Amino acid sequence: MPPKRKGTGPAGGRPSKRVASGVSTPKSMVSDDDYSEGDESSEMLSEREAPTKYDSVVKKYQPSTYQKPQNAKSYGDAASHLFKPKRDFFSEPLKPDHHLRPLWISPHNGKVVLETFAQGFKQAQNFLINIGEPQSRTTNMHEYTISPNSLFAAISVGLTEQDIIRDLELFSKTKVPQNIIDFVREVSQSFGKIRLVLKHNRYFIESQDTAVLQRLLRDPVISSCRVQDSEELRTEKAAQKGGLIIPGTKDAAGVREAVAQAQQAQKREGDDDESDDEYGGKEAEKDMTDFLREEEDDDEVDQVHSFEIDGENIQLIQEHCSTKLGLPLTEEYDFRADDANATLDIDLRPNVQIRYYQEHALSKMFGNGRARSGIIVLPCGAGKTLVGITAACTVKKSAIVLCTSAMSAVQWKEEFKKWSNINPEDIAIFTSGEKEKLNQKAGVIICTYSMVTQNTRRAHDSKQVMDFITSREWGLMVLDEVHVVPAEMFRRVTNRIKTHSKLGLTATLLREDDKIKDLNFLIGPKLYEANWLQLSEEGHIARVQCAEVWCPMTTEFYSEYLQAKTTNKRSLLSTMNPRKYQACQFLIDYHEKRGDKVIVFSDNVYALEKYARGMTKPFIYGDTSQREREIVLQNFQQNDAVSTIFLSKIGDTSLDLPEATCLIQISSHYGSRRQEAQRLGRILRAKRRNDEGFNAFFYSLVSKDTNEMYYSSKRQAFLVDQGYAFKVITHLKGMENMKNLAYNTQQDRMDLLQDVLLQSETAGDVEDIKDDLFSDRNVARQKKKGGVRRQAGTLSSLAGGEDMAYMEYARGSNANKALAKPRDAFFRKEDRLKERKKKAAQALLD
DNA sequence: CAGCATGTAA
DNA sequence: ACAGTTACATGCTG
Repeated sequence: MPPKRKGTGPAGGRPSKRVASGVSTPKSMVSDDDYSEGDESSEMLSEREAPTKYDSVVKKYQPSTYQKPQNAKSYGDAASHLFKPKRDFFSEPLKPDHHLRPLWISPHNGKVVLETFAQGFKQAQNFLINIGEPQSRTTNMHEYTISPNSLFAAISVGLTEQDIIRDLELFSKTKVPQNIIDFVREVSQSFGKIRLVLKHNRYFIESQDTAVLQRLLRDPVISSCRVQDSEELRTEKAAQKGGLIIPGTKDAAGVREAVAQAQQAQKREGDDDESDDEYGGKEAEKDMTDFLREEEDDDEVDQVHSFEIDGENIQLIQEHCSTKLGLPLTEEYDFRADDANATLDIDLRPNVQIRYYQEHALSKMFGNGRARSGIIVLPCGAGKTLVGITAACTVKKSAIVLCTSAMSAVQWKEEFKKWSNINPEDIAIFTSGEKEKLNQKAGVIICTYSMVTQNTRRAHDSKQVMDFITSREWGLMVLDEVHVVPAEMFRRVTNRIKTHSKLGLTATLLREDDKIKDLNFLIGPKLYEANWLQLSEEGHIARVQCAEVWCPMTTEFYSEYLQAKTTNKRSLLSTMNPRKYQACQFLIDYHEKRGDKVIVFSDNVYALEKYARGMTKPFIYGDTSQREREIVLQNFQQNDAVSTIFLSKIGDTSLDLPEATCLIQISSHYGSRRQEAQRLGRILRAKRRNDEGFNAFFYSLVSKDTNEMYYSSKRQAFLVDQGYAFKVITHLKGMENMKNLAYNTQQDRMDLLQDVLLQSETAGDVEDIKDDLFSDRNVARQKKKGGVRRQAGTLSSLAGGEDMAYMEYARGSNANKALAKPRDAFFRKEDRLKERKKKAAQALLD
């Protein structure tokens, strides 16, 4: 039996650490969902949705004999029910050779636990990645959930119902429960029935089964989206399938020349050329590839039927089919048979070899010779861009790449030029800053989400480019940082751009809201998710030591903390905790001496400035201009004198700093798991990662007995599930001996406290009186929005306010004299603000 | 081109 | 669950 564990500590207390050392425990093998209070942290593309037909299917997991203790709530604390006698979930006898089989399958909730030390682990893991959602992958135990969506993904990748049941039986230590088998049956039979097909700029729902289509046409939502004057059902010959080789693999390198002619003749024989030594004797991968190939000819039907639907309502239809009807629309693009769209001359450069997991991921996408829409999850620094580019090189049709910022658009273009032989004229950037034209029949265009989703106020030239984008058909759409797509605005892209296939890429398929599941119908199933731990063991990403440093609050700060009314003031006090400052100072000093390059993250801009100025280090935040950012970043990378930089949350995403090897977090956004993971991602591509014994460091500084403790544990959930172990450090050895430790006297700490309180007031209530003059723009904006413009206070209160604010800024500009080279730039903002305020005050007096 | 206003994400 | 904060992209204006 796996060891028992429960995620909640004593009532009202902080949830206990999931993993305190390298030893891991599965998250909920013994606890049914009903038991685990607030433990939905690892729920990704899961089954929890609005009630649907599928709930009844999922419900079958819960046998009627199993009941939650009726008095679960009446124990009075969160833990004691765990010690009540419980039903043994594994009453089923073990198979005689169970020690050869690595899997525990719970009959109650679709959860599966995999022993990493057992024989056959690798094969079982590859199988589970296909059919389940990884929930937690720690050193000794991996836990997966089998849900309708995960099964859809498995089937879309080519597994059959029989494969799944056969292999579950093969790996399981006990006989596979009948309800699990029934569940797999039921789900697989409804998947893949209907497909969404784009032809000549028109959308069709296609199926081999006319009965299913008739059923859809009777559905009010679907029928209202049908193009009315089109023929009811069209019938045509089904397309042929065949083998395919993904560029960048060894096979491809060997046979690239021959491919063009061979492709036609090559059907199944072609597949046999596949050399297995690519995988270094990993039989598991071979099994996997076999799975993918099996589905070829069996149920080949000659005819397909379809009806046309309105392209404007694609999203509505996809959502309806997937969540209401339980018949997800799959998208597969038979790009080699498409001669309506021009072929793009693009290939990977001859010497480019993609890594095995990239190939693995792509083989899921192109497993049956067509391009399936779906999502690939790879950690930061593991080469997501190259996966996207290789996909484009495989499809060889016009492609559109969407990314979140103009900066990453430029990076994508660079990568395209670096990895592929694309003609520079065939690739264009479309952002607010740059509007390159694409004249060729086929090409690659890279743009930002907002450029595509904005409807109002569009400059003339960008309207032109938009028309170009919307009017044509795209072979492939690559969605970078695909976890942003469910956002209200960004999800429009799938409606607006007509594309045959979509590939979503992300490192963190996580949102703190529950919209992440929408990606199932917006983009497609998750095709592949890499194992972070495995990649770092193999040296593809850096090994990281994670630690949470507990800093006690000083008495002054803690008593203020307890009195503070707003969460804002509280969080400010806990990030400004002098002991935390000292810990930060000590860690920076320690790591600089080791020769590390350190990044310090703070969400709070005030704290960012205060820390950075106090330690005379450069910092970057939102208002730092582009040029200044470049100067700082360049110095950080090349100048040995600049070993530490401070970043606000601009550094969370898409900042490429391969020099950085140590990361310290002093303030963060509540319990955002995505932020935590992405920050960690900043050091995963460390240049030195393959040095002997190299380790990157990730510290989270947490003020003891504050909200930070709680948030910190939430934030870590994702990384813990990826197998990272957070060490708790309560005492930094040698800190008390450090010279020049700041805030070592009572007086200094009181001064700091005063400063913090002043700050929290200027940012808080006092603001109300003088908001017209001194507020930041959002407060002003909100006031305007509500139509309530507040009367300015008396002149004296104004003057007082102004003086206070002025003092702040004046102090800032004095302090900056001590700073090194690129400093001046940092403080320009204050000057601007000062000017603005003066002007505003003047205007008011007039 | 800088600066501003607006909309949006997380 | 909610509001608040920070950052970004974009188009308009002088």
